[in-house]
Amino acid sequence: MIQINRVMKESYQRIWQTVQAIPAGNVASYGQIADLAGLPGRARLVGTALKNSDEGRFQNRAIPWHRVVNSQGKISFPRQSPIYQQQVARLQEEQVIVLNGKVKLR
DNA sequence: GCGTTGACGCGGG
DNA sequence: TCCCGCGCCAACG
Repeated sequence: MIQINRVMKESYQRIWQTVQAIPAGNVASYGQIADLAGLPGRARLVGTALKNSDEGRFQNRAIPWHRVVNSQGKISFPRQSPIYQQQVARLQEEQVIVLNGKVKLR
């Protein structure tokens, strides 16, 4: 984790909880998460919060970060990166179709 | 304190 | 579709 003030920690917690609420097999955009977390226009903060989550968990519960993509439905990681491959693999396990780094809508 | 980065989003060209 | 620029703003050096 990192050093952050109380206000920021609360924002992070709301973001983590919101992400945890995304059902398996579904995806949401950073902007949507920000809105739902009561932080409109703060999409970047969602990415920061996920990056700074404690080992991908919050309150001893896993945060399904792989279900978060950008507003274009695309994965926000370089194609070659291991993390990118990880996200695609996890999504496919949930029957989510990913083509050329982009999630297929149903 | 200050400049740079970045798991973003949106409008333009 | 790709590439910019701009707004946004916490984290980091």
